[in-house]
Amino acid sequence: MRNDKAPTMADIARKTGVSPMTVSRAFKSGSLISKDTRDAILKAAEELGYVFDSTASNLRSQKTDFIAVTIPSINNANFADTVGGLSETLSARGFQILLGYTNYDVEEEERLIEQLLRRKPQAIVVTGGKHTPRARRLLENASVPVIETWDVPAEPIGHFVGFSNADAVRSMVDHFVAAGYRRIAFIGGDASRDTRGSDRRLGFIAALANHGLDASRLIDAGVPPISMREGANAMARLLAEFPDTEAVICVSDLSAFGALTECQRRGVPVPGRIAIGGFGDYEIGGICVPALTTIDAQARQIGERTGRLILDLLDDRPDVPHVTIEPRLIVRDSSR
Amino acid sequence: MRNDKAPTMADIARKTGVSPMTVSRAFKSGSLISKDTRDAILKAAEELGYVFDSTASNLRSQKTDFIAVTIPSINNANFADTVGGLSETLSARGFQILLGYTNYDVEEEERLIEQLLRRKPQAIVVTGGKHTPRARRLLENASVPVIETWDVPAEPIGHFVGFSNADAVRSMVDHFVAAGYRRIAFIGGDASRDTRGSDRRLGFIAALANHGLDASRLIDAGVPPISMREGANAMARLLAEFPDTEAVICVSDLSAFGALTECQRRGVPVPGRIAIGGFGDYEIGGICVPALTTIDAQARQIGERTGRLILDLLDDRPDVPHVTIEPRLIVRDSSR
DNA sequence: TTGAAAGCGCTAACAT
DNA sequence: ATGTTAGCGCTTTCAA
Repeated sequence: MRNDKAPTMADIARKTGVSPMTVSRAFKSGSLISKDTRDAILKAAEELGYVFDSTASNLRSQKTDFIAVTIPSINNANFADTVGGLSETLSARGFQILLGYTNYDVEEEERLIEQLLRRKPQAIVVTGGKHTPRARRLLENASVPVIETWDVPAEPIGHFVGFSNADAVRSMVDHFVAAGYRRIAFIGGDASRDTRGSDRRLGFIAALANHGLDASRLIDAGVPPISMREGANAMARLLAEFPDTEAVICVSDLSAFGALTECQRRGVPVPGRIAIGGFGDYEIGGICVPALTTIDAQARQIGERTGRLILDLLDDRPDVPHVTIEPRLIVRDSSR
Repeated sequence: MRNDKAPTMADIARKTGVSPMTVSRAFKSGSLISKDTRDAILKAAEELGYVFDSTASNLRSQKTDFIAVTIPSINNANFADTVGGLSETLSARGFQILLGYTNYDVEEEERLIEQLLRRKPQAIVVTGGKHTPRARRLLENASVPVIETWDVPAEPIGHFVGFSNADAVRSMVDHFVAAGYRRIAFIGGDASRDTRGSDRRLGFIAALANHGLDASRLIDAGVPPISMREGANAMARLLAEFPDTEAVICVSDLSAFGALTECQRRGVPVPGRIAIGGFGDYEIGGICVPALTTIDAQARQIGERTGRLILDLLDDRPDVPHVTIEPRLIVRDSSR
């Protein structure tokens, strides 16, 4: 039934009585070709079941339409939103996103970056501003734009679209302090892995110090990503170890929700007995009871701005190399 | 500083004093080459900042290491789990997943399939068993394995790894009926879009009919995917339109959780006044209070089995063409 | 508007 | 264990 070898442009050319070059032109929009010829070619292509071969096109033209992207985890609504914004902006222009997951590990990120660069993407987007020395070198040597996101890197490799995680948490600490809370704790992950998470923890410590408050109420919830369950377990430990705690800030809304459920199971009133803050403005924080005070990091906007930056760069339009996003504090019932 | 044109194998060959073919061999594992030669080549490559060009390799060898995958949405933990299982199984063998989002739309799926096939993937995995006629034709003509997932297609194109959404919901209806509930409602999305969601709705109707019960308590929660918020709104309408309802099955745990929060805001006891069931065994269903009765569709296992199926096919190992997954009913406090 | 020639960077196939 | 030759399917470049 079906031929073993797929038809090529040469086959279409033969069938239509034109040269392969004309067939090639028929598939490119905006190329000089008569309407009749193009129609005949497209018809022949459909009849033959022709599928354009990007592989060959990419090699000959020495460019692909790939944009490489690394994110810590596929299963995270924040990063999914960023990729969604990026994808929407870029796929309108025919770019295809090549996605890789680092699993919150810079070693894995290094492997991934190397693998992705072999595909000759037109740009590479990474999450975070901390990398292994070799990963950094690979990115520096890449002859395509590099965009770091979700962070304000100490030494940007190229461009970045992000925000200071520490500053964002500071704004939440300020809110809690202004609301009268003094004994404030932090629930976060193992410091060595998720750099954005550790930045939040450091921001928490600095902000408390700034207010002259004790910053030793730190609960380590495990290896990132911190799940709802781990948030719940951490809350149990917090209540045991620091029973007089008045408020707790969690590294994400997911762990914050887990912590909230632990209070519900124990009959601990939130915010009456303890107030809770999250991070990331996940959907759950807006709908759970009580709704969670959180930081909207504008995940989708990060993706959109990154996408637009890439288009500007590829179109040789003047660009702003560094885009700083302003996270917004959202105060909800869990802290008032 | 950096040369404008990237170094190729020919450059390494020149620098090392071997032929380009030997350089090629140095990068392939398990090829006949002396350790000294390989070491020298890899060293030269590192010095030159060489990056392997998959583009050229793919064209010459007429094979890529892409596996194309379409999922309805990037922002869904169930599909993320499937992709995670797939990714883990396949990336161990050096495959790279090419991911596309259909946004729950078969027209978009058609465009996506065409775009993905141009990349010459070694296999294509699609979510669902319903496609446009043209998408079906594209898949049938693709000279690579096609695997439909998350469904048991009426007419499979090639292979499938999935389960019957209707049967899964039936098992939940049976549980509710056995537990004594009679006036049971369904909250789901617009029937025309999410085919798995409509299958669940149809399964609900058939199962109630089977028990001789009224199956007219159907709340349309909007266009898929149904958010937590839409679940909450749907619960509000359910309580208004069918105030004597004793139990409700929601198209997913997310909408079920939204529905639960609406009850919490109104002081409606769950399950005392109304029982709730979800679908998908999302993390939230296991930790919220009360925890949600749900169906575990084994999302991750779907991905893993699909990955192993692909490896079997590509290695010419004998395979089982159709894999049926058994969803498991999980009974929790929301229905007892 | 169309065609002819050449070649992108790698590797299959064959040779030594 | 290494080398030589040719060519994958397109598109750049130049010509008509």
